Formats: sequence, C-alpha cells, structure tokens
Amino acid sequence: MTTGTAGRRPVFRLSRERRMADIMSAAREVFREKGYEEALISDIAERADVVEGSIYRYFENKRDLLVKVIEDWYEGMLSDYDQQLSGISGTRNRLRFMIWRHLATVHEDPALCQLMFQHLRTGEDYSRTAVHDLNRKYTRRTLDIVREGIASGEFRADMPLRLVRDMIYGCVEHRTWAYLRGEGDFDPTETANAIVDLVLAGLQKPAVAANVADESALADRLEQAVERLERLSGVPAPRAAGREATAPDGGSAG
Amino acid sequence: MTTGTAGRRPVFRLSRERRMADIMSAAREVFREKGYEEALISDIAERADVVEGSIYRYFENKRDLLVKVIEDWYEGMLSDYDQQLSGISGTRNRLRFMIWRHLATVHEDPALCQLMFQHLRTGEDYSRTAVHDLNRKYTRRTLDIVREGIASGEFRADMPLRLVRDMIYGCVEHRTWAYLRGEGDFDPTETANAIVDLVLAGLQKPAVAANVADESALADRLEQAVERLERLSGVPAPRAAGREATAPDGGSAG
DNA sequence: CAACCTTAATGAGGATAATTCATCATTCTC
DNA sequence: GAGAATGATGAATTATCCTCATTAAGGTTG
Repeated sequence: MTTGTAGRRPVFRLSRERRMADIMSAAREVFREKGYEEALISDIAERADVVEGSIYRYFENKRDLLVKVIEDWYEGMLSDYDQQLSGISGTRNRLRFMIWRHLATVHEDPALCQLMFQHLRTGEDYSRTAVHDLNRKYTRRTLDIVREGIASGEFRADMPLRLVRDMIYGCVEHRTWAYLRGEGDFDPTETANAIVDLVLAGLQKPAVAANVADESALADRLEQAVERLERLSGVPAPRAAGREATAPDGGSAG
Repeated sequence: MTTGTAGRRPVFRLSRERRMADIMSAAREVFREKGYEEALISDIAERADVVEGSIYRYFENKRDLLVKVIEDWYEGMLSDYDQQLSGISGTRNRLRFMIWRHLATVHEDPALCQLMFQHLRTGEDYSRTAVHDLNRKYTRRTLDIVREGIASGEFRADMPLRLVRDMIYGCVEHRTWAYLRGEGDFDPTETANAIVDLVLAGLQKPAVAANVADESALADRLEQAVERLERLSGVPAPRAAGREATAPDGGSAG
C-alpha cells in the first residue's frame, strides 16, 4: 500500500559494515546530544538516513546500539593512550599521565562518559561487554605503574593495589560528577596534579610518610631513658603525662 | 460509563498524607525489586491499592516519585548516624565509622543505593534536591573529622580536603560497583579497615617521620648520654627492649 | 436533614516510542 | 537474465506514561 501521492522512498543498498558504521556514527551524535532516554530511534534513523525499522536489522535494541557505540568510542580512545604513555618516563609522571588522560577524556566528552558511567557500567551484562575488558586493560596500566614503583623501591609494598586503583578512579569520578551534570567546570591538569600528590603521599615509603610504630618506638626509648635518669636521681617515675600527646587513641587502635 | 457487568470499584478516601505514605511505601518496594525502568506505575498502583491515575494526583511523574522515595529513605537513615558517631572517639575510629557506615548501607540496601547513584545523582535537577543537601551534610561530617585531625596535629595540613573526601567516597563506590551489579560480595568491616589504612597513610604527617634517621640518632645520643650518667653512678645499663622495634628498617630509609 | 462545598479517587483514552514483520528492491552469481 | 541472497522499507503492534472529565465521599451550614 503506497502512501497516497508520494511513492516509496528510493532504496540505497550499502554493505552491512558500512551501514552499521553510519548508524553508529549517527547514534553517537544523537546520544551525545540528548542522552540515552531522550535520544529517539527515529532521530538516529533520520540522521543515518535510514528508516527506523532498518536499525533493528543491525542492532538488537536501543541498548545494544548504545553498547556498540560506546565500545567503538572506547576502542579508538585507548589504542592511543598506550602509545602516548610509552613516551613518558618516571613513576610520578606516568601516574600523572594516566590520571590526567582520564580527566581530560571526561572533560572533552562528558556526554559519552556519562552514558558509560550511568548506563553501561550499571547493567548486569556489563562484565560480558567488550568495554569491560577494555576498561580492565586500561586500568591495569595504572596498577602496573604502581607495581613498578614498588619494585623500584619508590613505593611501600604493603598497599592493596586494587584499592589504590579504586581510589584513583573513584576520586576522579567523584571530582567530576558536578561537571558531568553540567554544573561548573574543572581543569584536568590542575586536578591531575592534586590527585597525584594526594595518592603519592599515601604510597610513599613509611620512612617519608609517617609510620606511627616508629614514632611510638622512638617515644618509648626517650621515655625509658628519662625514666632511667629519674631512677638515677631517686625521683619516682610518674605515670607519664607525655604519653597521651604521643598516642591519643592508642588504646582503641587495635 | 460502567464496565459492563462489574460496577465501579468502591472508593476509599484517605487523608492526603496517609495516601502519599502508602504510595511511597509501595513504590519503594517495587523500585527496590525491579529498578527504575522495570518498575511500572501500574505495579506500584496495584500494590498501593489505588488506580494508576491516582498516583499522579500526588506525584508529578515517575521520576518525582522516585526522588521522594529516596529522600524519604535518606532522611530516616542519616538522622541515626549523627547519634552513633557522637559515641565514637578518636580520629581514626571516627573516620572508620563514617566509611564503614557508608559501606554497610550499600551492603544492606544495594538496590536503593543503585537508584540513588544511577538515577538521582545524575539528573540535572539533583542539586535542587533534598537528597543533595542531606548528602552534603553527611559528607561534611567526614571532612570535619579530617579537619579535627589537622587541628590536633595528627594530620598534615597541606591536603585539599575536598579531594580527600572525593577519594574516600569515590573509593567506596568503585569498590562496590560489582556488588551493586549483583556480582560477588564484600565485607563492609574489612573493606572499611583497608580504606582507612590507605587514607591515613596519605594523611599522616610527613614532617614527623621525615627524618626518622635523625631522630634515631638523637635517641641514640640521648641513650648514650644516659648510659654515661648511669656508668658514672655505677648502675649497670639494661639491654633496652624498645630498640628492636626501631632498628629493623632504619637502613632502607634512604 | 437536605443542599452544598471541598477534596479524594476513578478509569477511559491520548500520546509517545520502541519493536516486529510481511513485503519489496537491489545486487550478485552462474 | 533467471534466481538466489541479502539489504531496506513502512505500516502495524505493543507497552507505558500521563491527562482529564467525571464521580463519590465526608464534612458544613442554614
């Protein structure tokens, strides 16, 4: 049944690959502009110059389309990073690059990051997604850098690596939530520096970053020396007042 | 217009407050069981024993209902925390409590947390939400604790407080994402301890331990002086027990 | 106590999108 | 150039959210 006057629209056949690429490209734009819910299949179809139904010949459903779009985006992104990272030396600089690169990505394409965080990562099928693998590969770089720092003796060895990673990426995400919602702005370079400083403070060897046990031991020795002096002079050792200043919550620390 | 055979359903009038409470209670259950998209207004209506249309006399739309449900949940939750926190002393313990409490909440009600993270916090109207305020009040406690630690001299003063907060809450969230997706499990207590350790490592004052070697030397000199005094008075120098704790890793400090 | 007013509640129908599928068109192969 | 294989269409279906005109309950007043 034709639509009254106008005839059927002309049919342009493309290869499966080309058509998929076109649709994904259109979908990326529309998703970026409107977010997931607001993005209509009809919008995407129009921009890809196909009819709505055609999209379902290449993608199972709207979510599948989103997943493929993000996968595609991720793939292109991460391949560059390895190359860039290889040109950077020094544990601190390498760590800074990883954090900066992540922040910069959020800054450059907040909409797609939002989609990734809000819609991809939350799905129960996420771990079966290619993005999951890519992400693992990506964050492993960061862990490797920390591991190298430990191996070279720069970092202390008693830090749970996974938590360090969660702390870095979690911090970045929390720091950027307002920006992702469209409120305010942030400077990737500045923020990356601040985060690296903070993380390195924790990773530094206890010799530099304080070690309470050492301090207590030092205080103990001092006190013992004083007590000996006191004994020497015949003064009875008081229940030392100085200890409280050294170890305020020592009792509840266990 | 009657529905053929069966008459109109009997009308039970309730006060506005009571009806709203009923609907929110039903909504909380359904949202918890099915998540946002899968939760149908018709489900909620049925469970609240009203007709679909009635819900829209109390809530603007589905999202508004979600927001109110989460607000309600949050309100009840946070009021307890302050009280519990007030019974805990010591910077470390207080910090641990805040982190543990947050982890425990995620562990106890992952579904509602998921809704909060995925659907509330991402909306552009979030900062005009009551949950936003509650959340600020909540995380401010954590900052206050860190601030106290700085004031008392326990922590270094050169850490950007906001980032410390982002690091703590971001870390918790990253650590729990898999659990929120329904994969695996985690132990709130164990995780809280690990995170506190990690955070405290970074917050510890570097100045105090920065020259542990110097301080050891100082202690050595003090002890030697005492020994000389002791020799003078004919008292035999005891083999101090405290030394062993100090010495072991002193050599690798460089 | 009957007319009236205020407010709770109903349920049919409208609007919007995602998704399906029977049909048609184009290109490739022999 | 007939037939197979595959690309593309668009009308129909379905599923929900949401609106609104209408109805009913419970109080108030002369």
